[in-house]
Amino acid sequence: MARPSEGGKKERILDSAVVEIAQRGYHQTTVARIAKRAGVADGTIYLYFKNKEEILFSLFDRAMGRFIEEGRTRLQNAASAPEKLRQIIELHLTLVGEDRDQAIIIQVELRHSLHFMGQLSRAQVGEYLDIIGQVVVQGQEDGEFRTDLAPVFAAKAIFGVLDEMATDWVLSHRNTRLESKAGVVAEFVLAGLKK
Amino acid sequence: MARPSEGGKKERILDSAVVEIAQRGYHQTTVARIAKRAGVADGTIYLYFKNKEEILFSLFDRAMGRFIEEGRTRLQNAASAPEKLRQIIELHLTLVGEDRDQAIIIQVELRHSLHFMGQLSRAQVGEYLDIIGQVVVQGQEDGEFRTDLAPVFAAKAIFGVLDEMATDWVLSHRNTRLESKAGVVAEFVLAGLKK
DNA sequence: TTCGGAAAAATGAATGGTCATTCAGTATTT
DNA sequence: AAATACTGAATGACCATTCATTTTTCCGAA
Repeated sequence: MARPSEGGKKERILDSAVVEIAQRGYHQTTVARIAKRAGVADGTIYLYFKNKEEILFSLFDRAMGRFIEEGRTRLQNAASAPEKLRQIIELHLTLVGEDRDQAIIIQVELRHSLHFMGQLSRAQVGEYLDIIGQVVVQGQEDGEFRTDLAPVFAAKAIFGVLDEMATDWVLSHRNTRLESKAGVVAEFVLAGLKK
Repeated sequence: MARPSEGGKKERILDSAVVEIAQRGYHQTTVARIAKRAGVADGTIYLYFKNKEEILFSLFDRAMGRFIEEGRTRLQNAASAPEKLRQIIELHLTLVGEDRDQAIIIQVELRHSLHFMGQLSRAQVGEYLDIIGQVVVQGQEDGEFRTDLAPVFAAKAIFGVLDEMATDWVLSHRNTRLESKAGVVAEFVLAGLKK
């Protein structure tokens, strides 16, 4: 029968890490603090993670997984490229805006070092950009989007806008909802893409 | 009479910091290494900087200073809002693309922690965004840009695109010139803004 | 022009605090 | 009673920062 902590311990550690790291930053966060919040011993962390940095990697995986999975799902409920783009934009801002601590991790703490970012960007960020890029391709094939912009470029540009909105939201202490920006972002981006 | 190192020692320390931090990241870079590269003793660093973090702040100031100063200059040589925007875009990408080590600092290492970024963004980044925003305002007043986008939003969106191009360039190890993207960026952004 | 010594600048070895990580031992599950 | 999971005190490496000492600069007096 489901022991209460079974399998959930790793998740609990990750959840604790989000809170602690969001509050004090990765480098000020000690493994001991994460352990304490998770209600486990310091050493237990190392049964689940090779080292402290791997906790960050796991947080990234978990977050990107959601983006990609939900992104793919949403695209199936939209036909036209502009509509798909709207969906992606809304999803992106909704997911980031859902949880401020998590957003701090994604927008700030995961971008620590060149070494670290290099690894991240190759992996799932590339996949995410691909998804956006393919929507652009569709839009071009359907004759809705201009064809003088390379899809790869367009994808990065769109991501750049979304990322900036997200970072700005995290840094500003206002109490707005991030996804309220989805409308304007879509209008700006679509105007830039349309024929 | 001009002592040879007068005033130049602080600059030398900053230059060394750029190289070292770009190579190994801020947290892996020891004060001792920076000192060694600059050809001074460890303790000398503390005659010029309160602590290690202040070196990062100084690097940021130095970089942003260039952006803002040159930005203002360029705007005087351009009349129309679209032309001004082109100038800013080209300048931004040129300045970042000029020096890879410096770019690593700007795009990655300066974004270490929430605490750190919070301080940065209020200060000069805000000033930079203002400059862009004012060009948007002009474009709207001149009847060249649509008026349904808030200038503050537009400025962030434009910055987001530029920032993403810059980060992408830093992370990719390709040997392209960053400013070669200026044309497409301008076309995309202007299409998004124009009536 | 030179000298002396005070002020300023620079040095770098020593200090102290901080954690990530380990692992011998304990508890729990099968 | 073996295997598995967990514990947390101890270890050891690391490095920012300090400060007693040394070196260099400055400048007035001779």
